[in-house]
Amino acid sequence: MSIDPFDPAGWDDDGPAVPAPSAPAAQPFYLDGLNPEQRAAVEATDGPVLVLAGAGTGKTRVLTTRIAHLLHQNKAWPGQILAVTFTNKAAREMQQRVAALIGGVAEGMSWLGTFHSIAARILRRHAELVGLQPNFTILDADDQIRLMKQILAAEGMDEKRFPARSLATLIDRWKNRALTPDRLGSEDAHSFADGKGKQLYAAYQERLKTLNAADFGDLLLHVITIFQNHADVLEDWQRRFKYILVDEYQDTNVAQYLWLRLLARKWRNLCCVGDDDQSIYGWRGAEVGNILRFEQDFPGATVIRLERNYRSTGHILAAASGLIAANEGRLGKTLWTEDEMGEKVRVVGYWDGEEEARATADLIEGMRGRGRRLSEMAILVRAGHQTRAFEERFVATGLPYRVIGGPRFYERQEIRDAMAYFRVVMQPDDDLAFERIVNVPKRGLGDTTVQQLHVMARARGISLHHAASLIVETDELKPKARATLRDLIGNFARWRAAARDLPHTELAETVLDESGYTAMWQADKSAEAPGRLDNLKELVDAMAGFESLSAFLDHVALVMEIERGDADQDMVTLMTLHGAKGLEFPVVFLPGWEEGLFPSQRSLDENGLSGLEEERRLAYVGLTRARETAIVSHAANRRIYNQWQSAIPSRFIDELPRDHVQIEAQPGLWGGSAPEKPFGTALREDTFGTRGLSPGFQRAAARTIDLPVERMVATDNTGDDFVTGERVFHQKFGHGRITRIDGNKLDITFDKAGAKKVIAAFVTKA
DNA sequence: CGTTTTTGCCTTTTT
DNA sequence: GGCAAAAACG
Repeated sequence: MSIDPFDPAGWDDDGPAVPAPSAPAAQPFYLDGLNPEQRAAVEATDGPVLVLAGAGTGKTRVLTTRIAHLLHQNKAWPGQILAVTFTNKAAREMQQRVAALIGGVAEGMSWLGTFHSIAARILRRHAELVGLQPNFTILDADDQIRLMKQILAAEGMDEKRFPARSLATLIDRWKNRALTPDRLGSEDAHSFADGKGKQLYAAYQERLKTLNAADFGDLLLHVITIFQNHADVLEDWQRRFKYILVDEYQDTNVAQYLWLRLLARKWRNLCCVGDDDQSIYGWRGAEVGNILRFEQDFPGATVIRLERNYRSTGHILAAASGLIAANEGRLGKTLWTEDEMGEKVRVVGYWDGEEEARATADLIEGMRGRGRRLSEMAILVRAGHQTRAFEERFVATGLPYRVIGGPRFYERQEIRDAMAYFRVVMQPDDDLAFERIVNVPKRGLGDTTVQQLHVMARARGISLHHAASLIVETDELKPKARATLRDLIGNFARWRAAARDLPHTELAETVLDESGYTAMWQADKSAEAPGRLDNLKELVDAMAGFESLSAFLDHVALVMEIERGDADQDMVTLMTLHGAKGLEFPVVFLPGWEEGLFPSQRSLDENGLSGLEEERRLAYVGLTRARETAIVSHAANRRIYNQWQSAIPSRFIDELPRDHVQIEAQPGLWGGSAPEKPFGTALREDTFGTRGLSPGFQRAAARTIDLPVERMVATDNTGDDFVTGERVFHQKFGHGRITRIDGNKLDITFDKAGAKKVIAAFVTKA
């Protein structure tokens, strides 16, 4: 069976606002094989719909089938469907699956993408309404920080006391909540740097405007501002998007929520799919409240629960369900499967991280020997750096592996440099880019010269590039610097002119050549240089797939990764739990389930109970990635910053329902410790034996003396609080003085043994 | 002005 | 133990 051909004219963005009358078919093929709930979710086309889709219940299938259904029923043209996802990965997958379902018609789905990429497209069309030009630059996190530093410096603030990072985080948070500087509440306005928060935010926005740039948060926020202030523009977009679909609704923040609500107000055909139990982006401003409140926000909404799991076997599903049940404030779902019970979740304890890596590699090899493919196995970690121990082991044993989400292509120095050149060509006022490359390669335009440019730019309120073009006509610079700068400005002018008729890939090559950038790496004798040249070539190759240089710049800013063709090789996958959302593997390893690591101490400290619950959802996401085998592990000792720290098993291990878990103690290691809690007693003081103290650690110990005492509270085994500076006694190390308290870990300078890191429970007050 | 050495901070997760 | 920024050096 095939779909009726659609009129290509309707695929265009500017297709008819009202689709042709519908001609329903009897039983379209794409509905085959859907369960009743899935089918209901597909067929409930009109009005607000919330699909609560548990892990592995066919969420993406529902979304893609729904799109096929809307098109097949002639409810809308492809260009009238807005489908937003949270990640590029999800967008790509949906695009592919829609195409697989309905063929070429899917190419007309031009409004399928991430929140940010779609917002950027809308913003380009109305940039002038918020004081930007249509060719504005999208700044990434790195640019953002650098800009923030300049602002803090300009305000004469101490970078040590008020780090640019913190301000950036704060402003991001405001933007996630759709707060422009003028909308900040008085509490927020004073929350940074002695009440200067609001002022700094305003200064930052002002600066962005002169740079003709927008950061990630602005993409959404500016669109909201435009929608709120220009009814006609809003009306236009509302009319266009007859049907709106949202993936991972639980991850939306306030700004995204407002954005959706504005767009959906006319037709009210908003279908949100999500799972409150998989909300793991709270730290980035996601509001679980959005999904919990859906029915109030959109009265008359249809709510459909998908609870039949098609992914995992019984024990795994039960273990995950049991774990997540410990969270409060859930919408509640009861996942079930017709699959067999299968294997229990295995919980293994190891002596240290190294053994964990070694044993995991052995398990992987064993399974491979029994016919499993490596690509069927994944190791999911809490934090990116945890992959390292495994990588080292895999390299040593020659086990093929791939790390997803490691250092990214666009973050490499040479790529950022090249991009900076392109940015200045497209957008001369992009000071951040200009500053990055004025002296790369070295051309004798150092700090002194750049400072002069800054002075002039600030005095006249113009960009560095503009200032440079003026200053070369004066005598303010030394003749040499002036000539070099004039050359550079001249080059940019020429490249800009060439951009009009030269294909953009050729332009890119010209720029990299004539600027001397390629030559710089060719002359470089270091080991990385050839790789960098390869990367530059790859960058230019990647550009070929885009219509124009500006389209490419947008892509890089928004997608930030380059398609790699190594997907077909048989390798073990290593990635973070966050990165694994939406994926599944027959075999999943979940290492590092230890208190402090997972749940992450920082998350607990900063967000208390809600932080813990988010960590628990992360654990739930991890478990539910597994189809047949899930192996949780924890190590009693781990080396962090080159010192040994001991840890107790994660509370999440205790929360796994006993009936669905198989605890495997390491034979011989512990002389037969109790299998229910293999390492509850593993807190042994000799794990802190840091004989040769590294310089770094000595420095660390030395500089902690004058730390503030407040909120640095740890508790010993009797429940007493410690304070820095207090005298304590340790069984092995003797008497000493506390220099620093971090959670339950103490830095102590012992009278005899020197500086050590010790867990509070091992010392008593002297 | 550019290179080498020392220091600080670090490890949550990402559009 | 590693990386980026600051500081010290040539």
